[in-house]
Amino acid sequence: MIESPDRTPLPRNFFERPVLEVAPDLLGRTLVRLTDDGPIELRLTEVEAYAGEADPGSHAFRGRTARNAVMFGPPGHAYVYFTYGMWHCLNLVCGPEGHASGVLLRAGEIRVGHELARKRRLSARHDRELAKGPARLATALDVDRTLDGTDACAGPESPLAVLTGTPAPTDQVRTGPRTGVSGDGATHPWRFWIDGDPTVSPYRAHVPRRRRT
DNA sequence: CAGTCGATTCACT
DNA sequence: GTGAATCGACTGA
Repeated sequence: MIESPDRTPLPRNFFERPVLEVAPDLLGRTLVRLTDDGPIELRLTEVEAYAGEADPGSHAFRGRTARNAVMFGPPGHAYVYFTYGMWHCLNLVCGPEGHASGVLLRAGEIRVGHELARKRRLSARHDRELAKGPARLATALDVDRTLDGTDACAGPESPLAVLTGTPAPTDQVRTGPRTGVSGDGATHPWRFWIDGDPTVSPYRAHVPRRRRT
């Protein structure tokens, strides 16, 4: 069986470019997640760029740790982190090895595997909410820390891949400040989304948590 | 080694 | 619009 060129996973050199180039170029492309129960496919509609150790908003800002080690490795691998005690978020490592850049996959439109996604997203009242937000996206796609370090350029059999497909036209891509990022990292317009798409998550500024009593 | 808080989501008012 | 949930990574002493 021969895969069409559009179904070919993006090669490593796609991700090896500067993260600000890669991030908008991912919009409109298809993320394929092969779960134990079957495939789920999602059209990417919203992403955020995190630009290495110099970026105050990035997990890599304070250098390499056990958690973020994958970000310092070769591009095209998945960086999955656990946050707020209950959620996971999925990134793809970008730039030359060692630069610790990555793209946070924030939202998308489920195209294949609605049943599988819905099973994991029981609170979703509409299809467009299945992957509307980074933790929702990871939940819908059954992504957790066991996928941290997965090579998304390993081929069609990889549990995770982004297909070549066709990116969203640049005139439909919008940019703005990153969501929920605090401090100096909040100012850069490094969030990218497809204009008017109903699966894009709402923007929220960072709010410092109040102290527990 | 205790304290703080997060690249968020959900229920509820 | 507001606050709770929930836990592990990171910080600074």
